[in-house]
Amino acid sequence: MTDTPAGTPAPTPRATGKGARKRGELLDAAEHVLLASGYADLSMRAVATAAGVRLGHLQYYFPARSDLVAAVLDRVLRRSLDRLEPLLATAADPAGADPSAWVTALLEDQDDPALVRLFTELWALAALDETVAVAVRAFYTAYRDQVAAHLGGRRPDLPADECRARAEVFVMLVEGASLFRSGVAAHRSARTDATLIATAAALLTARDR
Amino acid sequence: MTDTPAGTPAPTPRATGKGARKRGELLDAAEHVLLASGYADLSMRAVATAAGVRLGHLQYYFPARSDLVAAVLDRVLRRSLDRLEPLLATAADPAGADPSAWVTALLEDQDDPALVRLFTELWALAALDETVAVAVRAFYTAYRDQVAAHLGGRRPDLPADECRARAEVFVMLVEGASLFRSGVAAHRSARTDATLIATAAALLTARDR
DNA sequence: TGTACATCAGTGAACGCGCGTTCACTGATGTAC
DNA sequence: TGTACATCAGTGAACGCGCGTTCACTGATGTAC
Repeated sequence: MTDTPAGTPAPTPRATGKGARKRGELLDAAEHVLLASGYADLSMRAVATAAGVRLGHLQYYFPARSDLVAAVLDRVLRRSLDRLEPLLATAADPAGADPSAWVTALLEDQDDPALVRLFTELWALAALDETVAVAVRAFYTAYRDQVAAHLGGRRPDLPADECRARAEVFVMLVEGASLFRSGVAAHRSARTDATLIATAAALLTARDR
Repeated sequence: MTDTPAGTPAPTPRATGKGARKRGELLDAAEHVLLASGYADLSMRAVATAAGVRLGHLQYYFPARSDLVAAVLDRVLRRSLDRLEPLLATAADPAGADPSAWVTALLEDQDDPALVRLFTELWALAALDETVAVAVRAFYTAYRDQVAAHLGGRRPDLPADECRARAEVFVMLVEGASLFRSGVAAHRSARTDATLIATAAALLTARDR
Protein backbone atom coordinates (compact mmCIF):
# COMPACT_ATOMS: atom_id res chain seq x y z
CA MET A 1 0.00 0.00 0.00
CA THR A 2 1.59 3.23 -1.12
CA ASP A 3 0.66 6.77 -0.11
CA THR A 4 -1.06 7.48 -3.44
CA PRO A 5 -4.78 6.95 -4.01
CA ALA A 6 -5.62 3.42 -5.12
CA GLY A 7 -6.76 4.33 -8.62
CA THR A 8 -3.77 6.49 -9.56
CA PRO A 9 -1.79 4.89 -12.39
CA ALA A 10 0.78 7.73 -12.44
CA PRO A 11 4.42 6.79 -11.84
CA THR A 12 5.46 7.35 -8.24
CA PRO A 13 9.15 6.52 -7.82
CA ARG A 14 10.23 5.33 -4.41
CA ALA A 15 11.32 8.00 -1.94
CA THR A 16 13.98 5.76 -0.43
CA GLY A 17 16.70 3.36 -1.51
CA LYS A 18 17.55 2.98 -5.17
CA GLY A 19 14.86 5.39 -6.31
CA ALA A 20 16.17 8.19 -4.08
CA ARG A 21 19.75 7.53 -5.22
CA LYS A 22 18.76 7.65 -8.90
CA ARG A 23 16.77 10.80 -8.29
CA GLY A 24 19.83 12.41 -6.76
CA GLU A 25 21.94 11.40 -9.75
CA LEU A 26 19.42 12.91 -12.12
CA LEU A 27 19.42 16.14 -10.11
CA ASP A 28 23.23 16.15 -10.21
CA ALA A 29 23.05 15.91 -14.00
CA ALA A 30 20.43 18.67 -14.18
CA GLU A 31 22.56 20.91 -12.00
CA HIS A 32 25.54 20.24 -14.22
CA VAL A 33 23.55 21.22 -17.32
CA LEU A 34 22.23 24.33 -15.56
CA LEU A 35 25.78 25.38 -14.70
CA ALA A 36 27.15 24.67 -18.15
CA SER A 37 24.30 25.84 -20.37
CA GLY A 38 21.94 27.97 -18.30
CA TYR A 39 18.23 27.74 -17.68
CA ALA A 40 17.29 28.40 -21.31
CA ASP A 41 19.07 25.22 -22.42
CA LEU A 42 18.12 23.10 -19.42
CA SER A 43 16.14 20.65 -21.53
CA MET A 44 14.85 17.23 -20.59
CA ARG A 45 16.92 15.70 -23.39
CA ALA A 46 20.12 17.45 -22.33
CA VAL A 47 19.68 16.29 -18.73
CA ALA A 48 18.87 12.72 -19.79
CA THR A 49 22.00 12.65 -21.95
CA ALA A 50 24.13 14.12 -19.16
CA ALA A 51 22.78 11.51 -16.75
CA GLY A 52 23.28 8.68 -19.23
CA VAL A 53 19.61 7.65 -19.26
CA ARG A 54 16.87 7.78 -21.88
CA LEU A 55 14.42 10.62 -22.12
CA GLY A 56 11.52 8.42 -21.08
CA HIS A 57 13.36 7.29 -17.98
CA LEU A 58 14.06 10.83 -16.82
CA GLN A 59 10.36 11.44 -17.21
CA TYR A 60 9.62 8.48 -14.98
CA TYR A 61 11.20 10.48 -12.14
CA PHE A 62 10.25 13.99 -13.31
CA PRO A 63 7.12 13.83 -15.49
CA ALA A 64 7.37 17.49 -16.55
CA ARG A 65 10.27 19.84 -17.03
CA SER A 66 8.83 22.11 -14.35
CA ASP A 67 9.10 19.27 -11.81
CA LEU A 68 12.77 18.84 -12.62
CA VAL A 69 13.53 22.58 -12.45
CA ALA A 70 11.67 22.96 -9.16
CA ALA A 71 13.52 20.01 -7.64
CA VAL A 72 16.94 21.31 -8.73
CA LEU A 73 16.37 24.81 -7.37
CA ASP A 74 14.86 23.47 -4.17
CA ARG A 75 17.91 21.30 -3.58
CA VAL A 76 20.31 24.20 -4.25
CA LEU A 77 18.63 26.39 -1.62
CA ARG A 78 18.26 23.56 0.90
CA ARG A 79 21.91 22.54 0.53
CA SER A 80 23.07 26.14 0.88
CA LEU A 81 21.17 26.60 4.13
CA ASP A 82 22.53 23.29 5.42
CA ARG A 83 26.07 24.46 4.68
CA LEU A 84 25.43 27.81 6.33
CA GLU A 85 23.99 26.46 9.56
CA PRO A 86 27.13 24.97 11.15
CA LEU A 87 29.12 28.08 10.22
CA LEU A 88 26.56 30.44 11.71
CA ALA A 89 26.01 28.31 14.80
CA THR A 90 29.62 28.83 15.89
CA ALA A 91 28.79 31.78 18.10
CA ALA A 92 31.48 30.26 20.24
CA ASP A 93 33.97 33.13 20.17
CA PRO A 94 33.66 35.47 23.16
CA ALA A 95 31.65 38.67 23.04
CA GLY A 96 34.53 41.05 22.49
CA ALA A 97 36.58 38.95 20.09
CA ASP A 98 37.55 40.08 16.58
CA PRO A 99 35.17 38.35 14.14
CA SER A 100 37.48 38.74 11.13
CA ALA A 101 38.47 35.08 11.05
CA TRP A 102 34.82 34.06 11.24
CA VAL A 103 33.89 36.46 8.42
CA THR A 104 36.77 35.14 6.33
CA ALA A 105 35.56 31.58 6.78
CA LEU A 106 32.06 32.55 5.69
CA LEU A 107 33.37 34.32 2.60
CA GLU A 108 35.49 31.31 1.69
CA ASP A 109 32.40 29.16 1.87
CA GLN A 110 30.61 31.45 -0.61
CA ASP A 111 33.65 31.41 -2.83
CA ASP A 112 32.62 28.62 -5.15
CA PRO A 113 31.95 30.05 -8.65
CA ALA A 114 29.48 27.23 -9.33
CA LEU A 115 27.44 28.25 -6.31
CA VAL A 116 27.44 31.89 -7.35
CA ARG A 117 26.38 30.83 -10.82
CA LEU A 118 23.43 28.85 -9.43
CA PHE A 119 22.37 31.85 -7.39
CA THR A 120 22.48 34.24 -10.35
CA GLU A 121 20.13 31.80 -12.12
CA LEU A 122 17.91 31.73 -9.04
CA TRP A 123 17.72 35.53 -8.88
CA ALA A 124 16.81 35.72 -12.57
CA LEU A 125 14.25 32.91 -12.30
CA ALA A 126 12.59 34.43 -9.25
CA ALA A 127 11.26 37.19 -11.51
CA LEU A 128 9.46 34.67 -13.71
CA ASP A 129 8.15 32.17 -11.21
CA GLU A 130 6.43 33.20 -8.00
CA THR A 131 7.18 29.81 -6.42
CA VAL A 132 10.89 30.40 -6.94
CA ALA A 133 10.54 33.97 -5.69
CA VAL A 134 8.92 32.77 -2.46
CA ALA A 135 11.61 30.14 -1.93
CA VAL A 136 14.42 32.64 -2.53
CA ARG A 137 12.96 35.16 -0.10
CA ALA A 138 12.44 32.42 2.49
CA PHE A 139 16.08 31.41 2.07
CA TYR A 140 17.33 34.96 2.67
CA THR A 141 14.99 35.47 5.60
CA ALA A 142 16.40 32.33 7.24
CA TYR A 143 19.94 33.39 6.35
CA ARG A 144 19.46 36.86 7.83
CA ASP A 145 17.78 35.50 10.96
CA GLN A 146 20.66 33.12 11.57
CA VAL A 147 23.18 35.93 11.22
CA ALA A 148 21.02 38.04 13.53
CA ALA A 149 20.99 35.25 16.13
CA HIS A 150 24.75 34.92 15.85
CA LEU A 151 25.10 38.66 16.32
CA GLY A 152 22.71 38.57 19.29
CA GLY A 153 24.94 36.01 20.98
CA ARG A 154 27.98 38.13 20.33
CA ARG A 155 26.37 41.43 21.33
CA PRO A 156 23.66 40.90 23.95
CA ASP A 157 23.50 44.70 24.36
CA LEU A 158 21.91 45.25 20.94
CA PRO A 159 18.11 45.35 20.55
CA ALA A 160 16.60 42.65 18.33
CA ASP A 161 15.59 44.99 15.51
CA GLU A 162 19.09 46.42 15.29
CA CYS A 163 20.51 42.90 15.15
CA ARG A 164 18.14 42.16 12.30
CA ALA A 165 19.04 45.34 10.38
CA ARG A 166 22.78 44.78 10.81
CA ALA A 167 22.38 41.14 9.80
CA GLU A 168 20.50 42.09 6.64
CA VAL A 169 23.16 44.60 5.62
CA PHE A 170 25.77 41.96 6.42
CA VAL A 171 24.07 39.51 4.04
CA MET A 172 23.70 42.23 1.36
CA LEU A 173 27.43 42.80 1.57
CA VAL A 174 28.28 39.10 1.38
CA GLU A 175 25.97 38.53 -1.59
CA GLY A 176 27.32 41.59 -3.39
CA ALA A 177 30.83 40.40 -2.63
CA SER A 178 30.09 37.01 -4.19
CA LEU A 179 29.65 38.74 -7.55
CA PHE A 180 32.96 40.53 -7.19
CA ARG A 181 34.95 37.58 -5.91
CA SER A 182 33.68 34.96 -8.36
CA GLY A 183 34.57 36.70 -11.61
CA VAL A 184 31.07 37.88 -12.59
CA ALA A 185 31.64 41.56 -11.78
CA ALA A 186 35.35 41.40 -10.95
CA HIS A 187 38.05 39.09 -9.66
CA ARG A 188 39.36 38.61 -6.14
CA SER A 189 41.86 41.07 -4.79
CA ALA A 190 43.61 40.83 -1.45
CA ARG A 191 43.46 44.58 -0.86
CA THR A 192 39.70 44.68 -1.46
CA ASP A 193 39.18 41.55 0.63
CA ALA A 194 40.83 43.30 3.58
CA THR A 195 38.43 46.24 3.33
CA LEU A 196 35.49 43.89 2.78
CA ILE A 197 36.33 41.85 5.88
CA ALA A 198 36.86 44.98 7.98
CA THR A 199 33.51 46.40 6.84
CA ALA A 200 31.66 43.16 7.54
CA ALA A 201 33.36 42.77 10.91
CA ALA A 202 32.46 46.34 11.83
CA LEU A 203 28.79 45.51 11.31
CA LEU A 204 29.18 42.86 14.01
CA THR A 205 31.23 44.91 16.47
CA ALA A 206 30.67 48.67 16.00
CA ARG A 207 29.08 50.57 18.88
CA ASP A 208 26.47 52.21 16.69
CA ARG A 209 25.60 52.02 13.03
CA MET B 1 28.76 55.33 -50.67
CA THR B 2 28.24 53.49 -47.40
CA ASP B 3 30.87 52.12 -45.06
CA THR B 4 30.30 48.53 -46.17
CA PRO B 5 32.39 46.88 -48.88
CA ALA B 6 30.96 47.39 -52.37
CA GLY B 7 30.00 43.77 -52.96
CA THR B 8 28.12 43.25 -49.68
CA PRO B 9 24.43 42.64 -50.35
CA ALA B 10 23.66 42.29 -46.62
CA PRO B 11 21.08 44.69 -45.14
CA THR B 12 22.71 47.64 -43.41
CA PRO B 13 20.05 49.85 -41.79
CA ARG B 14 20.89 53.53 -41.47
CA ALA B 15 22.62 54.57 -38.27
CA THR B 16 20.80 57.90 -38.16
CA GLY B 17 17.30 59.32 -38.65
CA LYS B 18 14.37 56.98 -39.13
CA GLY B 19 16.52 53.85 -39.05
CA ALA B 20 18.01 54.73 -35.67
CA ARG B 21 14.59 55.58 -34.26
CA LYS B 22 13.12 52.27 -35.42
CA ARG B 23 16.11 50.43 -34.05
CA GLY B 24 15.52 52.06 -30.68
CA GLU B 25 11.86 51.05 -30.74
CA LEU B 26 12.79 47.46 -31.51
CA LEU B 27 15.26 47.46 -28.62
CA ASP B 28 12.55 48.88 -26.34
CA ALA B 29 10.30 45.98 -27.34
CA ALA B 30 13.10 43.47 -26.80
CA GLU B 31 13.83 44.91 -23.36
CA HIS B 32 10.15 44.68 -22.51
CA VAL B 33 10.06 41.01 -23.51
CA LEU B 34 13.26 40.34 -21.56
CA LEU B 35 11.72 41.91 -18.45
CA ALA B 36 8.41 40.10 -18.82
CA SER B 37 9.52 36.67 -20.02
CA GLY B 38 13.25 36.32 -19.40
CA TYR B 39 16.11 35.44 -21.67
CA ALA B 40 14.84 31.92 -22.40
CA ASP B 41 11.68 33.32 -24.01
CA LEU B 42 13.32 36.30 -25.68
CA SER B 43 12.47 35.05 -29.17
CA MET B 44 12.58 36.96 -32.45
CA ARG B 45 8.86 36.35 -32.91
CA ALA B 46 7.96 37.59 -29.43
CA VAL B 47 9.98 40.78 -29.94
CA ALA B 48 8.49 41.37 -33.41
CA THR B 49 4.99 40.96 -31.98
CA ALA B 50 5.75 43.26 -29.05
CA ALA B 51 7.12 45.87 -31.45
CA GLY B 52 4.18 45.52 -33.84
CA VAL B 53 6.32 44.54 -36.82
CA ARG B 54 6.71 41.36 -38.85
CA LEU B 55 9.39 38.81 -38.13
CA GLY B 56 11.16 39.56 -41.40
CA HIS B 57 11.31 43.24 -40.60
CA LEU B 58 12.91 42.71 -37.19
CA GLN B 59 15.50 40.63 -38.99
CA TYR B 60 16.20 43.51 -41.33
CA TYR B 61 17.57 45.36 -38.30
CA PHE B 62 18.90 42.37 -36.35
CA PRO B 63 19.70 39.53 -38.74
CA ALA B 64 20.33 37.02 -35.95
CA ARG B 65 18.95 36.64 -32.47
CA SER B 66 22.45 37.05 -31.08
CA ASP B 67 22.66 40.53 -32.67
CA LEU B 68 19.45 41.56 -30.93
CA VAL B 69 20.50 40.17 -27.55
CA ALA B 70 23.92 41.81 -27.76
CA ALA B 71 22.37 45.17 -28.67
CA VAL B 72 19.85 45.04 -25.82
CA LEU B 73 22.44 44.17 -23.19
CA ASP B 74 24.89 46.72 -24.55
CA ARG B 75 22.27 49.43 -24.29
CA VAL B 76 21.34 48.46 -20.72
CA LEU B 77 24.95 48.76 -19.55
CA ARG B 78 25.59 51.96 -21.52
CA ARG B 79 22.45 53.60 -20.19
CA SER B 80 23.27 52.58 -16.61
CA LEU B 81 26.73 54.12 -16.83
CA ASP B 82 25.24 57.28 -18.33
CA ARG B 83 22.81 57.56 -15.43
CA LEU B 84 25.56 56.95 -12.91
CA GLU B 85 27.97 59.57 -14.24
CA PRO B 86 26.15 62.77 -13.22
CA LEU B 87 25.45 61.32 -9.78
CA LEU B 88 29.04 60.31 -9.23
CA ALA B 89 30.44 63.54 -10.66
CA THR B 90 28.82 65.55 -7.88
CA ALA B 91 31.88 65.51 -5.69
CA ALA B 92 30.65 69.00 -4.86
CA ASP B 93 30.08 68.51 -1.15
CA PRO B 94 33.02 69.58 1.00
CA ALA B 95 35.58 67.11 2.25
CA GLY B 96 34.19 66.71 5.74
CA ALA B 97 30.47 66.67 4.91
CA ASP B 98 28.15 63.77 5.75
CA PRO B 99 27.67 61.75 2.53
CA SER B 100 24.39 60.13 3.70
CA ALA B 101 22.22 62.26 1.42
CA TRP B 102 24.45 61.45 -1.52
CA VAL B 103 24.37 57.71 -0.74
CA THR B 104 20.59 57.87 -0.40
CA ALA B 105 20.29 59.48 -3.84
CA LEU B 106 22.46 56.77 -5.38
CA LEU B 107 20.39 54.00 -3.76
CA GLU B 108 17.15 55.62 -5.00
CA ASP B 109 18.57 55.58 -8.50
CA GLN B 110 19.23 51.84 -8.25
CA ASP B 111 15.77 51.32 -6.85
CA ASP B 112 13.97 50.45 -10.06
CA PRO B 113 12.93 46.76 -9.99
CA ALA B 114 13.12 46.65 -13.79
CA LEU B 115 16.75 47.70 -13.68
CA VAL B 116 17.57 45.10 -11.03
CA ARG B 117 15.77 42.51 -13.13
CA LEU B 118 17.89 43.38 -16.17
CA PHE B 119 21.04 43.08 -14.10
CA THR B 120 20.13 39.66 -12.73
CA GLU B 121 19.74 38.56 -16.35
CA LEU B 122 23.10 40.10 -17.18
CA TRP B 123 24.82 38.30 -14.31
CA ALA B 124 23.31 34.98 -15.38
CA LEU B 125 24.15 35.55 -19.05
CA ALA B 126 27.74 36.53 -18.29
CA ALA B 127 28.38 32.90 -17.36
CA LEU B 128 27.32 31.69 -20.81
CA ASP B 129 28.75 34.34 -23.10
CA GLU B 130 32.28 35.65 -22.74
CA THR B 131 31.37 38.84 -24.63
CA VAL B 132 28.72 39.62 -22.04
CA ALA B 133 31.13 38.71 -19.25
CA VAL B 134 33.71 41.17 -20.57
CA ALA B 135 31.11 43.93 -20.91
CA VAL B 136 29.80 43.34 -17.38
CA ARG B 137 33.27 43.43 -15.86
CA ALA B 138 34.12 46.57 -17.83
CA PHE B 139 30.93 48.18 -16.50
CA TYR B 140 31.81 47.42 -12.88
CA THR B 141 35.41 48.52 -13.35
CA ALA B 142 34.17 51.90 -14.66
CA TYR B 143 31.60 52.08 -11.86
CA ARG B 144 34.17 51.34 -9.19
CA ASP B 145 36.69 53.78 -10.68
CA GLN B 146 34.13 56.57 -10.70
CA VAL B 147 33.27 55.91 -7.05
CA ALA B 148 36.99 55.83 -6.28
CA ALA B 149 37.46 59.21 -8.01
CA HIS B 150 34.55 60.64 -6.06
CA LEU B 151 36.09 59.33 -2.84
CA GLY B 152 39.47 60.74 -3.83
CA GLY B 153 37.93 64.19 -4.17
CA ARG B 154 36.29 63.85 -0.79
CA ARG B 155 39.28 62.37 0.99
CA PRO B 156 42.55 63.58 -0.59
CA ASP B 157 44.38 62.00 2.35
CA LEU B 158 43.68 58.43 1.21
CA PRO B 159 46.13 56.57 -1.05
CA ALA B 160 44.77 55.58 -4.46
CA ASP B 161 44.71 51.84 -3.77
CA GLU B 162 42.71 52.34 -0.60
CA CYS B 163 40.25 54.52 -2.52
CA ARG B 164 39.88 51.71 -5.02
CA ALA B 165 39.38 49.05 -2.36
CA ARG B 166 36.82 51.11 -0.46
CA ALA B 167 35.03 51.95 -3.73
CA GLU B 168 34.83 48.28 -4.70
CA VAL B 169 33.36 47.31 -1.34
CA PHE B 170 30.98 50.25 -1.68
CA VAL B 171 29.76 48.91 -5.04
CA MET B 172 29.49 45.37 -3.65
CA LEU B 173 27.26 46.72 -0.92
CA VAL B 174 25.08 48.73 -3.32
CA GLU B 175 24.67 45.78 -5.69
CA GLY B 176 23.85 43.41 -2.85
CA ALA B 177 21.40 45.99 -1.51
CA SER B 178 19.63 46.13 -4.87
CA LEU B 179 18.61 42.48 -4.42
CA PHE B 180 17.23 43.20 -0.95
CA ARG B 181 15.44 46.42 -1.82
CA SER B 182 13.83 45.30 -5.09
CA GLY B 183 11.93 42.28 -3.81
CA VAL B 184 14.25 39.56 -5.15
CA ALA B 185 15.81 38.60 -1.80
CA ALA B 186 13.66 40.80 0.45
CA HIS B 187 11.66 44.01 0.52
CA ARG B 188 12.68 47.50 1.58
CA SER B 189 12.71 48.32 5.26
CA ALA B 190 13.41 51.75 6.72
CA ARG B 191 15.36 50.30 9.65
CA THR B 192 17.63 48.31 7.36
CA ASP B 193 18.03 51.26 5.00
CA ALA B 194 19.34 53.35 7.89
CA THR B 195 22.02 50.76 8.68
CA LEU B 196 22.80 50.33 5.00
CA ILE B 197 23.29 54.07 4.48
CA ALA B 198 25.41 54.39 7.62
CA THR B 199 27.60 51.49 6.50
CA ALA B 200 28.04 52.88 2.98
CA ALA B 201 28.72 56.37 4.33
CA ALA B 202 31.33 54.98 6.73
CA LEU B 203 33.23 53.53 3.77
CA LEU B 204 33.53 57.08 2.44
CA THR B 205 34.39 58.80 5.73
CA ALA B 206 35.97 56.38 8.22
CA ARG B 207 39.56 57.07 9.25
CA ASP B 208 40.69 53.53 8.58
CA ARG B 209 39.02 50.45 7.23
C1' DT C 1 11.54 -23.73 -2.31
C1' DG C 2 8.50 -22.66 -6.19
C1' DT C 3 5.17 -20.17 -8.64
C1' DA C 4 1.99 -16.34 -9.86
C1' DC C 5 1.36 -11.74 -9.98
C1' DA C 6 1.75 -6.79 -8.99
C1' DT C 7 4.60 -3.05 -9.00
C1' DC C 8 8.93 -0.76 -10.24
C1' DA C 9 12.41 0.76 -13.48
C1' DG C 10 13.53 1.76 -17.90
C1' DT C 11 12.70 1.94 -23.35
C1' DG C 12 11.48 3.84 -27.83
C1' DA C 13 8.58 5.84 -31.16
C1' DA C 14 5.62 9.39 -32.35
C1' DC C 15 2.92 13.91 -31.96
C1' DG C 16 2.40 18.81 -32.67
C1' DC C 17 4.64 23.25 -31.87
C1' DG C 18 7.56 27.26 -31.71
C1' DC C 19 11.95 28.32 -32.88
C1' DG C 20 16.00 30.75 -35.85
C1' DT C 21 17.16 31.30 -40.30
C1' DT C 22 16.85 31.76 -45.49
C1' DC C 23 15.13 33.97 -49.33
C1' DA C 24 12.49 35.96 -53.05
C1' DC C 25 9.65 39.56 -53.09
C1' DT C 26 7.25 44.55 -53.00
C1' DG C 27 6.49 49.30 -52.22
C1' DA C 28 8.65 53.74 -50.49
C1' DT C 29 12.29 56.93 -50.50
C1' DG C 30 16.19 59.17 -52.10
C1' DT C 31 19.47 60.64 -55.83
C1' DA C 32 21.58 61.66 -60.48
C1' DC C 33 20.96 63.88 -64.62
C1' DT D 1 10.37 69.79 -63.14
C1' DG D 2 10.56 65.09 -64.84
C1' DT D 3 12.32 60.57 -65.29
C1' DA D 4 15.28 56.48 -64.39
C1' DC D 5 17.36 53.87 -61.15
C1' DA D 6 19.53 52.39 -56.85
C1' DT D 7 18.91 51.74 -52.22
C1' DC D 8 15.98 51.43 -48.10
C1' DA D 9 12.18 49.56 -45.44
C1' DG D 10 9.14 46.10 -44.79
C1' DT D 11 6.49 41.44 -46.16
C1' DG D 12 5.41 36.54 -46.24
C1' DA D 13 6.21 31.82 -47.01
C1' DA D 14 8.93 27.99 -46.25
C1' DC D 15 12.83 25.01 -44.25
C1' DG D 16 14.67 21.86 -40.87
C1' DC D 17 15.32 21.23 -35.92
C1' DG D 18 14.95 20.52 -31.03
C1' DC D 19 11.61 20.82 -27.79
C1' DG D 20 7.96 18.91 -24.04
C1' DT D 21 4.73 15.62 -23.73
C1' DT D 22 2.04 11.22 -24.53
C1' DC D 23 1.82 6.47 -24.57
C1' DA D 24 2.27 1.56 -25.32
C1' DC D 25 5.66 -1.36 -24.25
C1' DT D 26 9.39 -4.62 -21.79
C1' DG D 27 12.32 -6.61 -18.42
C1' DA D 28 13.63 -6.56 -13.35
C1' DT D 29 12.35 -6.75 -8.67
C1' DG D 30 9.64 -7.61 -4.89
C1' DT D 31 5.78 -10.07 -2.45
C1' DA D 32 1.98 -13.45 -1.25
C1' DC D 33 0.89 -18.01 -0.73
